[in-house]
Amino acid sequence: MPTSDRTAWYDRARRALADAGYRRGGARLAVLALLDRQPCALSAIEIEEALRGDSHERRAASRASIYRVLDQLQELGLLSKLEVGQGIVRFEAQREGNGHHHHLICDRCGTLTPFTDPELEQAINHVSQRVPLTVSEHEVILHGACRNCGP
Amino acid sequence: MPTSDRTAWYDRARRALADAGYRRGGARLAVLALLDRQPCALSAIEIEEALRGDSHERRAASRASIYRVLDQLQELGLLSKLEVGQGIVRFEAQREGNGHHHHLICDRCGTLTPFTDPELEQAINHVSQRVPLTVSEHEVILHGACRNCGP
DNA sequence: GTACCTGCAAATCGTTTGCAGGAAA
DNA sequence: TTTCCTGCAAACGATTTGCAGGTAC
Repeated sequence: MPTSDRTAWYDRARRALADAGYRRGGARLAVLALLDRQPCALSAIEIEEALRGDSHERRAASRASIYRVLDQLQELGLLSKLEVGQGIVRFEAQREGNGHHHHLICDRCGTLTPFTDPELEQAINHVSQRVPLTVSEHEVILHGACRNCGP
Repeated sequence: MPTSDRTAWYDRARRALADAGYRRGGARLAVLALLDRQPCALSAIEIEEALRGDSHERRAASRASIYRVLDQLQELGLLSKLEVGQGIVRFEAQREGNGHHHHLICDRCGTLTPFTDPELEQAINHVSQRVPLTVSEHEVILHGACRNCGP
């Protein structure tokens, strides 16, 4: 992967991993770089397939390593976990500022689409302050039928 | 279960099932009545345990039947599916009007707590109209640490 | 009597874990 | 050289499915 493709998230993640005492194993960096290039959430298995088939990466990673790396990244607050559809868990880079978004899901074909909305964010910030929980993250999912699947 | 415990949801569900051509098997009615009495979402396994131990119900139901019934109810739009934590899927009665709520989840102990917020609902209604999806349902989850699990 | 409903047990599939060899520090 | 990282394969747990018998209609 060319240096120019790396984002602030990638750099932040590498630093956070180093600070946490992790070494730079091949599987870990491959997962990191792949997630850095994704516009929306991927499941562990989608990551495995992408690493196996994607020319961007030098190497694939075993399923077990992928799950381990995802765990570590989530522990460090670098990933958002998204559960939607068929009990499959998806992950995406949790970027500061303008990467933040929510999700539309088509209940017929399962397509996942990101969207953003300032009014919604504001409402969530308000309610987060009056709730009996120290809110660290939030998630909004709109279910429905997409354009292709009809009304 | 005494008649007085039944809600509008229970009656609506029975009617919808009948209209859809389903017969009234024991497992189906047991699941229906149990869900009708719940304040928040349950997983299939929690339903199985509740049916086995709960004196309200005359009979238990096999795991397979529970999954089948949950599928049917969801198909008819009578249940909301909620996925949060450990890949376990939870279901709750989708009530009209004042049963609608969202969820707080403590990422440490896994506790699920319902909450409501008018401003949030309004923001969701707005964004639902400008999005490339015919929205049928929505879901908001706030993650964080609850009072018991510290700041 | 027919078609649906149910329970059981086996199969599936995503995820986790134990272990042994290889790599980073 | 020590400790961490990785891959493999087995284990695990939630969900699904095939089948045979029972039940609603």
